[in-house]
Amino acid sequence: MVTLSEENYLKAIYHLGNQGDNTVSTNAIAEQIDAKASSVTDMIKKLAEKELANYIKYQGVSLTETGRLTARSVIRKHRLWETFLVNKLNFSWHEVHDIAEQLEHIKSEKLIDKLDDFLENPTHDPHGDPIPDKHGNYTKIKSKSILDISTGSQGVLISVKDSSKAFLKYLNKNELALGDMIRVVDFEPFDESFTIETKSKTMTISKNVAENLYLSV
Amino acid sequence: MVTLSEENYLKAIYHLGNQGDNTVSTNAIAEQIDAKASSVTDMIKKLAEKELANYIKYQGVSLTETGRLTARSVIRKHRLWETFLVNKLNFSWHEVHDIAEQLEHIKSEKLIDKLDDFLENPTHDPHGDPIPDKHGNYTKIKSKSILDISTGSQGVLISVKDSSKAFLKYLNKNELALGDMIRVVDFEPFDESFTIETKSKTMTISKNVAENLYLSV
DNA sequence: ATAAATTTTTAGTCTTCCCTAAAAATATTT
DNA sequence: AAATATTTTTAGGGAAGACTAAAAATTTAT
Ligand SMILES: [Mn+2]
Ligand SMILES: [Mn+2]
Ligand SMILES: [Mn+2]
Ligand SMILES: [Mn+2]
Repeated sequence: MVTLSEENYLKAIYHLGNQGDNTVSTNAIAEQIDAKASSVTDMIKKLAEKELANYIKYQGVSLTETGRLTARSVIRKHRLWETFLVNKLNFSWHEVHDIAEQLEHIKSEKLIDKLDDFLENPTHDPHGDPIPDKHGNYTKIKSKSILDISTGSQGVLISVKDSSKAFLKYLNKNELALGDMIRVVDFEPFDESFTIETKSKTMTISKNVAENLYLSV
Repeated sequence: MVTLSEENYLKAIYHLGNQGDNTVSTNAIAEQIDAKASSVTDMIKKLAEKELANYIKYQGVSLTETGRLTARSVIRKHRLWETFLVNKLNFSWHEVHDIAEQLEHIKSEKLIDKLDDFLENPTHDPHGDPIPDKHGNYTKIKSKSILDISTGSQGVLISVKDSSKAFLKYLNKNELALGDMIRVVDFEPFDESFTIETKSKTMTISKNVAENLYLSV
């Protein structure tokens, strides 16, 4: 039995270390979870005790195979609920994260499998992030940040790296959405800005925006 | 801010006292919540402190207007989620209560309003219980237990008083469902059993079953 | 009207998850 | 290689919500 709080820690370690593979620092988790480092140390010990995490004092923490699978199952739930909220209840993509943070902790295997079917087994959530299947497997679409794409080439907007409300609302305001075909037409070295072209318009975006937009390659 | 545990106590008091109007005993709540009486006393004090309950030592507890509305909002969520699970995810009516017990605590006014619309503003849940609207108002369909209906008369099965898994599975096995037209054709005084007739069959039911089936009048 | 039984409350703990402050270990400068 | 700065852990608590055991109040039986 994994508690709500434990699930949140597992998710944090998973996201901070590359799928929980890399070692993650106490402070990094504290920042992510919005707790103090001492609280994190307590919880890490508990996770290690339960064999969900590998932990050596002062040396950071990573996930065991069980921990990794548990984290993925929480992420699966989070992303399926986000998809439900957007596709079925007509929420906008910037509104769903906080609600999914609550829904991801509902315990019922059958519920989540039925939800998956109801949504027709989506492979990606409203922010373009992959949804693990019930065994924890998923495939990430190959994509590159606009920062790493050569001027003149184009691709479909596949996902956003930053899923914060502020960034998503910026994209809404500028009518940029997942699925849009985007061509990178110019790069301005002075302020590292890019000019991009979509079906409907041409616009300039800052480096900060460019690095958060991922196009199919 | 009302905690998950507080919500459960408010619901218990609401259900045990007539909409929280009547005074409810500590032991009754303890049984409903599956906790010890001493734990109940602690919580009742907290609810009174927050002006959600009226409480006089040794004299039982009832709900304030705020407490009543809060309870109704939790019940609204519970019944909407049950409706979602049955109507959209194809759960059977005996499987949904435990999951709804979790979902009823998700906090988002917007979520529940959108869910309500998505379900096309249902007035009753899968067990025939009325769903309060966002202001806490609802209308109960006039109905009577088979126990109180005269032999020879008939009505539509509107709701079940006992929503336990065991009873609902009994009804599934015997192919009795909400919406069925039922005629009471005989009463046997010896064992207080009833013979009822539906579109598809005639069967005998015990007093225990009869008192839990409510027909429209 | 007492005595006995039952219900309810109080007193004292426990667990979970969080905190602050201080100590210990590790990393970075000089 | 020290000295300094930073990170991490330990020690000691707090709030919420549950528990047991004992005391107090109320109800029921005699
Ligand atoms: Mn999210
Ligand atoms: Mn997402
Ligand atoms: Mn229910
Ligand atoms: Mn119900």
